[in-house]
Amino acid sequence: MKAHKIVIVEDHVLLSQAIASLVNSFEDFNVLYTCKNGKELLTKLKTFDNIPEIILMDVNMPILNGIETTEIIKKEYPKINVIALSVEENDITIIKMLKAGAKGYLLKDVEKDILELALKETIKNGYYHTKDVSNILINSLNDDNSTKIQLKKREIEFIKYSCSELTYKQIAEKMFLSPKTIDGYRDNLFQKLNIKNRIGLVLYAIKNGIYKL
Amino acid sequence: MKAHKIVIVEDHVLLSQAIASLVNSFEDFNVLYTCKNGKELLTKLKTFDNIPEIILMDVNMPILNGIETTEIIKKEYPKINVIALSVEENDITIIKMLKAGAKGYLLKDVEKDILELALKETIKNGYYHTKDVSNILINSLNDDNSTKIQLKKREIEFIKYSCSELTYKQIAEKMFLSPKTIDGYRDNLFQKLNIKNRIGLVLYAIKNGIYKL
DNA sequence: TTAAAAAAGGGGGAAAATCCCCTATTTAAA
DNA sequence: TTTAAATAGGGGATTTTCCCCCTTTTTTAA
Repeated sequence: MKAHKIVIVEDHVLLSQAIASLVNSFEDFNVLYTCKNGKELLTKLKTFDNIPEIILMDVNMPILNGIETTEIIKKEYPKINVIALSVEENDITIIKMLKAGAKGYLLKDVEKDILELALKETIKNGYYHTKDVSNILINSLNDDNSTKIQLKKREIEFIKYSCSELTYKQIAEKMFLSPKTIDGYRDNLFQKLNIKNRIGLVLYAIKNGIYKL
Repeated sequence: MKAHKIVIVEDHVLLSQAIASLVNSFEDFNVLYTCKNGKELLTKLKTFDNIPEIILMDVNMPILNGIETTEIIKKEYPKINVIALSVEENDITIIKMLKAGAKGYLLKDVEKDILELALKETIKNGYYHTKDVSNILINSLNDDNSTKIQLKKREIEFIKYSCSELTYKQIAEKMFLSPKTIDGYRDNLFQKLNIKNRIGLVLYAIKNGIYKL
């Protein structure tokens, strides 16, 4: 029986090689190669004829992150199944990843047996979800929180600037707006995100990946 | 030839098992067991007679972190060599870990060959350092930045509260201090840490692990 | 195509944060 | 034991933040 072909995308090389070693130890699975980020993955997919059946993809990566990469993969290689592999327990990130087309989402604190199961199930059924992730999905469909809070481009730009030592006056200058307009953005966001002050905004931005440390 | 005995401490189970798989694939090395945090490690060391030669230790872990755990290990099991394994590139963290007694510090984005080399060198010489870490060490000895910024207990407490939506007045209440004292703490920290406002303080706290998201 | 909603811009005033100056205990170190 | 930090508190001025209210322009949808 021919082993199923896996590719791993993960920015920390040691982890990526360690996961490769683990996957190679499973029966019927074989790691073709590993990549440091989405860009490297796309290059390698174009270069090599050997197309993987499953891509194990980290979510937080430099250059081209898991969500963006998965979207591209789904368009250009719709037959490849992407399984997300992340430490990120943030609901919004998980939902974004699944919307992008991931067929599974594994937290990095699962047992290796779960990884093996996820690989097998994905080959067999085309998808696999742990209970945790299923629950998040169900909750997110009920509360429409995940879809409700839609931030505008200009708001996101403002939030990013807010995660710095700039005063609002300075942010206004950077964005070519009057300080009073900036006041409006802020007040609006405070209400929308249910926060009390700029600290809350910074924490929100970091937790939701708008601002990266 | 008997294989050298390794123990892995890492909060993300899948990564810990993946690294175990990798280490087991090296000649002359064998993973005894893996632990989810420092507390579990200490329990297992007491329970099992089989004492490892090297502990591969993650730095950021819940319950008992890598730095605290390493300090305890150095006291109770001085013969065990600890190698830190982390994504954390923060100078202060690295120095803290080495001060705690780690014999090496590997970033998680090194090649697996480097891990193997680090294990071999540590068995042979009792230590191993990559160039990156050596450079950080040298710089830290020249600039006395790393040692200079010593935060006091009460300051750290204040910083943690600052990473919330509480006003300074509310923080003062929580800490049973006058708002004016809080003013002093803040002004002092701003100067000491070379930051301009509370946002800077929050970012500093997060980057230096004082406040965990 | 027209009404409604969203986005962009702004004003006034109160509250909070920031800055710069200062003093008195208490504790730790030389 | 004396000196130096660390801890706690303060006055007063300035800036920034925050809150509530408003208008104009641009999109979106009926």
